[in-house]
Amino acid sequence: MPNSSKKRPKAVREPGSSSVSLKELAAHLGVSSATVSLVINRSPGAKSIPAVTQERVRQAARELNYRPNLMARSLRQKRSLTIGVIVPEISEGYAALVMSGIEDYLLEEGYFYLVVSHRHRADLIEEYPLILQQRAVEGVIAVDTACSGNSTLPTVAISSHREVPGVTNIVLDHDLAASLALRHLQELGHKKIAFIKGQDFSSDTEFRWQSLHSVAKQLGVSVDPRLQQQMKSDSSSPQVGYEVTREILSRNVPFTALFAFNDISAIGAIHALRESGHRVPEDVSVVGFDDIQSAAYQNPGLTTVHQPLREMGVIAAQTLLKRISSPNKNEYLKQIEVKPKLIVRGSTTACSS
Amino acid sequence: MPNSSKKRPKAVREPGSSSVSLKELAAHLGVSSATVSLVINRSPGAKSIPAVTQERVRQAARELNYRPNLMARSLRQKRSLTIGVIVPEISEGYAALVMSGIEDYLLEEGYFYLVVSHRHRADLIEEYPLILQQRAVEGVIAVDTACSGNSTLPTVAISSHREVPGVTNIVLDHDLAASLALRHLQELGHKKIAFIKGQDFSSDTEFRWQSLHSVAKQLGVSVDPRLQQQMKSDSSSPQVGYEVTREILSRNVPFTALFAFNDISAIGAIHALRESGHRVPEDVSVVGFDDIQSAAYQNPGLTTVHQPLREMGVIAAQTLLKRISSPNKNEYLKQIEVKPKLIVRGSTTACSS
DNA sequence: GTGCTGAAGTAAATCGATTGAGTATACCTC
DNA sequence: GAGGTATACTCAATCGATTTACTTCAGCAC
Repeated sequence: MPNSSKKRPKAVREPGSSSVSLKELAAHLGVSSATVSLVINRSPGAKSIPAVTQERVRQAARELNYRPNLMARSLRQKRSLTIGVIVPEISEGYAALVMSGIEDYLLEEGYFYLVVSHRHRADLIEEYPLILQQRAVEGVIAVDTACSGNSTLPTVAISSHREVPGVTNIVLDHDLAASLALRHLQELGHKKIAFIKGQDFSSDTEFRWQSLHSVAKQLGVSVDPRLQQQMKSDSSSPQVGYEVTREILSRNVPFTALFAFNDISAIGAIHALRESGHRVPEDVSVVGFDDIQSAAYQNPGLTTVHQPLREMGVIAAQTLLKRISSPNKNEYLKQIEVKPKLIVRGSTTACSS
Repeated sequence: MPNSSKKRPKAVREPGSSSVSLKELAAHLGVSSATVSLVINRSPGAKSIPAVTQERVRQAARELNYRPNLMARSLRQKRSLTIGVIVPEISEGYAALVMSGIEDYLLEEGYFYLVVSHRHRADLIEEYPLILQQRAVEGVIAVDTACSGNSTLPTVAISSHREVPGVTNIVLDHDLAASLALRHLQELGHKKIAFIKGQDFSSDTEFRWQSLHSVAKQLGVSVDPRLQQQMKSDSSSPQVGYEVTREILSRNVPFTALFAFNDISAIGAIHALRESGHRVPEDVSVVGFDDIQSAAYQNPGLTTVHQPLREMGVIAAQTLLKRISSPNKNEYLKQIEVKPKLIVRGSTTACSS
């Protein structure tokens, strides 16, 4: 035994204290650092090391609380076990749900992630993929963000529809979404329906709008241009929905239902409707989109098209890790489609007029 | 000139393509890598390198789109420009707001952060600080999480009150918070007030509860034990508030106001109250706590004690970075107090009985 | 022509792992 | 006893930077 009892106090460290390096551990054991590395990682090369030595190494690693320095390991192996997540902003129900799905899957697989939010600033949308790449992330998930794909990293985009080489899009079946909402309103007898269109910066806006119109035509739902209004402000508070609804109301074209771009704007719309003397749902039924947490907490509860946001996060993480670990990086799905559900709550009811 | 035109095509890369290393850049320029490093980092050692050479180096770095590998740099310098953020879960209004504050400040300073959520699992609360340390984070921000401090990293805790060596606590002035809410209800004439207490896992629960009782005594507000109920479920949906409110109602002790532990439970409480025939605010006034985004979207808007959550995130990030860059790591503030505000919305009104 | 100073760099160690190639010894086989 | 093979490791290069301690040369003074 090479170490006397004199040395013990130095060797035994309280857990969490500054860490031992592989080299120190090897010195302590009187073997080479290569041996320790092989054993710790259970590499194929460790086959030839007898069980008794292996146990000695592992025992010492436990006692000295050895934790490999992941920076050093990553540098060598070119694997950081880290991915980057790009979101418009964090404080929103939408991104938070997706992130929680991403996290769920990643942490299970031993991956961590760096988050950056660009707040719709074009320069940041450009820069962040490169900065993340420099931080050695192995892939990127872009949430509701139109990435130009100027990084060579494997990328999964949630709710983007642009076909960018190297990017897998995870999208909602918007035709189904439009159909669920419009059929619901149709069944309730609504004929005059107002629509709030999303901001241009949202990567879903155009697609959702197209689907809405084509499905409306199919179903024979009439769409009055005077009952449509697009949100412009880049804020993401219900205030924006409030404003466009007032704009629509000011045109004095009667309507009995309103289909908003998302739940946040639907909540603002309800405020505006009430303020101008319309009851919800008795006078005007309101349908939202997304099914963020607070949709259920509204009074009345918000009828909405549910996007499986958490699930989309999980799928994104799964897809990305599969691609990262695949030997053929250039082989990937261009698109994965998920299905919406209609969640009927109290904000819609039969048309009375 | 050491490189013939033949080599050019290899040297010039399109932006975003896999990166050049310092060594390649040095070879391309015909200087040593030390020189390039000194120039790129504007180190003091670069003094002796003439301006013309420096410009040549920087020019080439730009042309070849050189980006230093941060893994390698971190390994050497023992600075990762990364911190860890530990939250209970992401999908909540609370954590999302704090994170957005943290991010704001960090990204300005060139720092990134890794997020982990423990979902109140004790083993994860123990492990995560160590795992983050292994990932070379320079410090940790713990949000609403009682850290045992078993890592040696500089730590800032938001809303924790435990005095742990090495940890700076960022806390709300709970006496002021209680006073704002109780005075408001008192001024409106409420005498019979119900209280919802937070779950044990929330690090604020006991402190807030103590403050509430001591301030109630000061103000002469009576507190009926039958009008108190603690939340138990570890879910963080309004459902939990709904259940405890039904529990309180079932005791048939009349009350005209309710002060909830947080906005989420207040929202659930309002459901329960309405369901059992009480109007809000006409029959029962409700006060929440936190002022999460959806508090303002309620109908009626929720009167609540506003916690400056974003600001607390910013302060946490600031405090942590200051401590990281300070030469004396053992010198730190034990506590920083922030002030709540009362936000009066529609859920409270004068007592009618 | 010796010594000194400043300019303009460079060589090599280092951070903490991983890993392919190699070595030394023992044992077995023909 | 030559050759082969399995065991039990070790050596040293490598990842891509940073950084300390040199070196080399020119110019100048004395």
